[in-house]
Amino acid sequence: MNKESKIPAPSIERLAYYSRPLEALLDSETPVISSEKLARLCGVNPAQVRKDLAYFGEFGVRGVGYDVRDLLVEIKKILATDRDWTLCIVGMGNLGSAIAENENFKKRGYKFVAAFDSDPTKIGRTLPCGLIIEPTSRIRESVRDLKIEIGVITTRPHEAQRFADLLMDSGVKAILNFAPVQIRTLECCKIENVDFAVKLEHLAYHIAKIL
Amino acid sequence: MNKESKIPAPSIERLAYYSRPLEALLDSETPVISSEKLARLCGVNPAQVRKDLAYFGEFGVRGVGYDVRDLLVEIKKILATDRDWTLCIVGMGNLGSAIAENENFKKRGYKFVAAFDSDPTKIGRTLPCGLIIEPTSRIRESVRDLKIEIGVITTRPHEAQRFADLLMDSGVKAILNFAPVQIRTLECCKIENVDFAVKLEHLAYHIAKIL
DNA sequence: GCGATATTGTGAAATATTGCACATAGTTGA
DNA sequence: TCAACTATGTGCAATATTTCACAATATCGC
Ligand SMILES: NC(=O)c1ccc[n+]([C@@H]2O[C@H](COP(=O)([O-])OP(=O)(O)OC[C@H]3O[C@@H](n4cnc5c(N)ncnc54)[C@H](O)[C@@H]3O)[C@@H](O)[C@H]2O)c1
Ligand SMILES: NC(=O)c1ccc[n+]([C@@H]2O[C@H](COP(=O)([O-])OP(=O)(O)OC[C@H]3O[C@@H](n4cnc5c(N)ncnc54)[C@H](O)[C@@H]3O)[C@@H](O)[C@H]2O)c1
Repeated sequence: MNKESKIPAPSIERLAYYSRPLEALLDSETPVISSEKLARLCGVNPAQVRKDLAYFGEFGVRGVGYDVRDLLVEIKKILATDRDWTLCIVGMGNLGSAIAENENFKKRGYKFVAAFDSDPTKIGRTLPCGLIIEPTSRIRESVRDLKIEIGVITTRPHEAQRFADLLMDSGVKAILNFAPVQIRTLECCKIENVDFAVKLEHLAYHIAKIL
Repeated sequence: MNKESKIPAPSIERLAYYSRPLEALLDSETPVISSEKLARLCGVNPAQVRKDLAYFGEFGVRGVGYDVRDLLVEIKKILATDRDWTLCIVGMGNLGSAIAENENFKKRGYKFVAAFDSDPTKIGRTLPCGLIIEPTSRIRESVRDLKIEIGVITTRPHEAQRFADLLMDSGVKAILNFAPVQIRTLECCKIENVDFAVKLEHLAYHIAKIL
């Protein structure tokens, strides 16, 4: 469609990876970095770094490199992480709680403003981060009232689709799903899946070959 | 190099995805499935399913489809998940504990046999799954004695490299890293990273475009 | 001011991955 | 036995992504 829609998805993901060492460099007051050094820090090819950035503008200075602070600001602008996002989490088991408690998300502007579970014994409990676990029946009005934009699903797999449907219908724009099932989504909602077991299986495949 | 090394990494990951609905189909006693139906369940192209499988053999029957049970067995053989794997986990914070407790991993043959932390107040504590948290100084001998093959890192980011080095040096064959840092590895050790925040940033990028 | 040096931005080549389209082969029913 | 049907396996074309290689442009020392 438009120009931006032709940007490779892997490039977008790499931008996020680039921002990690940049934050460290900013802390250590390194003013400038070359694509070569940044590439080495991220384990990619230097031309890749330049090309990824070039999709969005000319952020470097030829013969010099990239200003660390400026580049980080630009990347955050591109990824839309220069603003806060409002999230909720459905399924307050071990994983859901770990995510809700995680400081890194808060630091990066991901604000969890509601937590839901269908287990009656969990409802009403206060998490260390201050959130109170609500019944899943309150998802619809919470999403509306708190203007929740992203939903995180950490329920049992068999409930995942149901809550995804409910979240989408309530108006969330995106879902991050940790349940190991394929979620059917509507056009208006972007979904990303995280499945640790797939990564483990990938590792198993490779090391079994060697043995 | 050899034939297998030319198999695309995405194909390997998809095999793991295919196994999820296959397990459900096996439970519901569906004897046979076509590449078209399996593809729809996984949200991919049917030709992709056939091609991915064809890298490893001819598992289907023309005009019929794939026998669900046989296919699942074959995929598990390929991914080397038809056997048990011995794992340890370093960093028993919220995320580390959630992973150690997770039933799915155990069910799939990933056995956590040791848990380590450097926080003295955590050492000696018994987890619900029965593991006792040990000091990180015991990593080397535990990996050797328990023949641990895969290490999972869920420490603070700044400690991740140190423990990765220690795990590799102790003889683990693979590392699954959850700390948001680039880990430098040796040739003999395969690494996979899981970074939830990257996924969130990807979502943020897409939904910010729409708004 | 100018040559030597560094490093970006980018077109074009190389490589990797996906999807099409159809020959191939098994099944079913007459 | 054979025709009609179904769905796999696969060569090849299409697409996507990565990497190369170099012109463009900035800096530095003299
Ligand atoms: N923990 C992990 O490491 C991990 C890794 C990958 C995927 N996942 C997936 O994330 C999801 C949540 O995992 P988790 O580890 O947080 O699971 P968990 O068992 O801690 O809790 C998951 C949910 O199930 C409910 N639940 C758990 N036990 C229950 C019981 N006895 N009765 C009624 N309800 C109960 C909880 O209320 C919670 O909402 C699952 O789909 C899991 O497959 C988890
Ligand atoms: N929890 C998540 O959702 C999540 C998501 C993505 C990545 N991660 C990463 O995984 C790693 C672990 O995350 P977590 O949520 O389990 O972190 P956590 O804060 O629960 O614990 C992490 C580790 O730090 C130690 N620790 C924590 N607080 C401490 C303190 N006050 N004093 C001394 N030691 C302390 C713990 O002993 C533990 O080993 C981090 O690198 C984090 O960035 C976590």
